[in-house]
Amino acid sequence: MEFPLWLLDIGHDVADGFSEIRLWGIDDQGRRLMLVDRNFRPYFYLVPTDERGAEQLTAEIKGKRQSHPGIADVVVHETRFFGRPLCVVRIVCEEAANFSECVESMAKAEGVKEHLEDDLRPSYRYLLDNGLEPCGWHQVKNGKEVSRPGLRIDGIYELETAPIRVEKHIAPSLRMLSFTTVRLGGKGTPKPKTDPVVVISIATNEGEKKQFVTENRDDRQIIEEFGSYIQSFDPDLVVGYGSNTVEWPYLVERAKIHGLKLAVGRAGAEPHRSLYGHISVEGRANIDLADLAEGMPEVKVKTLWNFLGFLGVSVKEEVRLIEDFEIQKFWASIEARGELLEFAQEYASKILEAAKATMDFVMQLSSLTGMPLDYVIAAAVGFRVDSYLMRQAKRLGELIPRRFEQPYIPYRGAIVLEPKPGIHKKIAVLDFTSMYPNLMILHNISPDTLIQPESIDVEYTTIPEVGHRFRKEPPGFYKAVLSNLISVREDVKKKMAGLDPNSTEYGVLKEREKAIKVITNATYGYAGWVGARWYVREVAESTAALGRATLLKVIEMAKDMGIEIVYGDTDSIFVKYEPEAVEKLLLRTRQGLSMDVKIDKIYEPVIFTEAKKRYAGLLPNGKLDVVGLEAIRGDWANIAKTVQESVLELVLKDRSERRALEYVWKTASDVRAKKVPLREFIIWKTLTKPVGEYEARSAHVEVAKKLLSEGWDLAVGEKVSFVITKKPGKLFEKAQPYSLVTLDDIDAEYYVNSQIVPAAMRVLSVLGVSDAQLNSKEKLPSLSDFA
DNA sequence: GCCTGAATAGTACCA
DNA sequence: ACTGGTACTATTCAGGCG
Repeated sequence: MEFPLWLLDIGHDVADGFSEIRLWGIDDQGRRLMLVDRNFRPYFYLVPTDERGAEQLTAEIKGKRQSHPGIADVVVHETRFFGRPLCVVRIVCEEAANFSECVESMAKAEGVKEHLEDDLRPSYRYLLDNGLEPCGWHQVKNGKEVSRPGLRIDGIYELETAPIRVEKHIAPSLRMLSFTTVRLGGKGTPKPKTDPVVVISIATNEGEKKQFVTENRDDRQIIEEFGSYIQSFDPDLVVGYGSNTVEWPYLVERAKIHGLKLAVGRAGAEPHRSLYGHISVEGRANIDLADLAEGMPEVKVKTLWNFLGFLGVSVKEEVRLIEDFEIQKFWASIEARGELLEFAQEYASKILEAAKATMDFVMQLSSLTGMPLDYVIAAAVGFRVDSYLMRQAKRLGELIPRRFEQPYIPYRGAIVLEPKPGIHKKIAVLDFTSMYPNLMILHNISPDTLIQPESIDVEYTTIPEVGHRFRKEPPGFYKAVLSNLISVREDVKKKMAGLDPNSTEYGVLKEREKAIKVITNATYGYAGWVGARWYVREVAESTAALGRATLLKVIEMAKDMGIEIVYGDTDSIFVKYEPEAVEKLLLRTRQGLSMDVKIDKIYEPVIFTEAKKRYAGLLPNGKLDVVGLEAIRGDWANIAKTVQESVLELVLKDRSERRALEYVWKTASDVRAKKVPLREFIIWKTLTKPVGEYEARSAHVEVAKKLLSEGWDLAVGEKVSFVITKKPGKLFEKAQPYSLVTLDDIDAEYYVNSQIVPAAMRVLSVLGVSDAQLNSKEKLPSLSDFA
């Protein structure tokens, strides 16, 4: 039988003694299918020593075949490695089960210099070799229908040949289920050993909302019901917020305690931990949106509510946010419990909405990088690029290097100009589009074009300052990959231009374009990451050096043309906006440097302090754009951030330092008079290592210790919230979890003197306001006359 | 032992 | 768990003083 298939999940397993690849997907009729391919044989490569050669090594291995029983085939393979032709030996194994043993024994064999591509998982190997694309469409040929009892699936097919990819990016309609749990602890974070799950809330994209609640702390039944519900609804996507770290491990352990099997996979498997710390649910995509929020720097504290705020998803006003430390209190009384249940239900519904708002992008990222949907969301940027490059290496006939420990040697990065402090009007920000990727393309900067000092054979480019040399021809790996990314992105943009912006296809293409951009822009950083498969320090170092040279040249040109420069950072310069002169500069730069520059934005006024990387300006639409300053930092109290933002608005829009000052005074007096709610004083800081490893004592660490001792779980990477109280002593002694204090405990003087005033003065001091002026209202009559 | 300025630790930002 | 460049606060350290 022949039919199209959209690929959702891929797995590898051994059934009836046969190693099999399982593809899970959906056809054009909406049938959920499992395809089984038993023809897969894992393999890897041996690089022979120079003396030995591939032919001889092959012959030797074949001769000693009896001593390597797991080997199905040994063949000489002509390929390339880091751009150079290389003749290697491909060792094909009988079974995936004894693959690693096979690798180990062969790697030690005589005449073997290196072993390659043995570090790919079978399912990934299969995707790669057959050009399959997760979240992409394929044509299945010669599928033979078979039956296996007990599977939640509309059909099972055995494959003779792998499906063939077809270009199409619109996903079928997927069944989505979101869920959350309420766990009832004794003291601190609930522990699965002793504390039950009391509520499991579910929402589906077919409009169903459901809640499993236990009245008596016995969660056996609700866990069973949850499992059955999943099986009967049979979702393609199971979405949670924190589900990889909290809900799934918790539910699995609770189930185990009751002797239950949480068989939620499509072939009856339990959720299990997989790559990148994520949890796999067989045949479905298990998505933890907290992983996605992790990669969004705009979302400072990674709560679902903040994530929703960033996505523009609204929350029911009447539903009160209930935090972990309040759960017991809410559970205890009958009325409050109703509120808790309502909250849990809303939480599940909002997870679903967040998923709807973000899944198109994640699917595009998945199809672009070749990582299965559930992996790509959990994987760090470096691994996404890695995966993308591995696919490209396959396309270009290159072997995939292994990842190995190597020394880290830092190198010089970008240039940042001294800003001219003060307020400037009409400033244009000119920046190079995709500067690093384009420099890499322009100068053919790549791991395989780098010339070793001893061998100079061809035409090359010498990089200024650092002296590294790169072959001009042929195009290197990075050049090939990056030009491809850029041209595909252009194609996508062109296609979008001819479409209705409200159409599904337009939306999909927009997300695809975003995904391409993310990967393109991450490539330079990837090149300088020691964990990268294609890590070569000289590549990153040279790119940065070219970036510096490029920026310096534009600065030179601008100066020659008499254009005033007020600031610049890495790939941008901020210049006085005189349209004709600036247009001319753009033109000259494009011609002179073969790099595209454009006006990124215009600040009607912009204010700089003496510090680099910190400024704020007004855009033509009147929007305040704050960069680097406290107002946008996650580790300042809200009250200080709001004050700074207002000061900026008053100074830039109203041009009134007087009103700005008055605003600061008013706020300070409100703070002292306890007229400001407690939450405005909360400060958040990330715990970057285990509490025991800190050398200095600091507020967030002391608070973390306290919470830990009270039984609360705090993982490295989490943000700790605290407020500064009137307790005497050092700051770290004054800090308390905000859940334990009231407004009366707040140290108003700290917030005024160390939060509000510094944040306000950061801006006001540029305009000549002194601390003394800010502190004493009387001495300020003349300031109001701002001409 | 107290005070002060310099050095260090720690965090979050920009591009 | 993509890079280097940067600002900034609070703690800690080192040295002067008495």
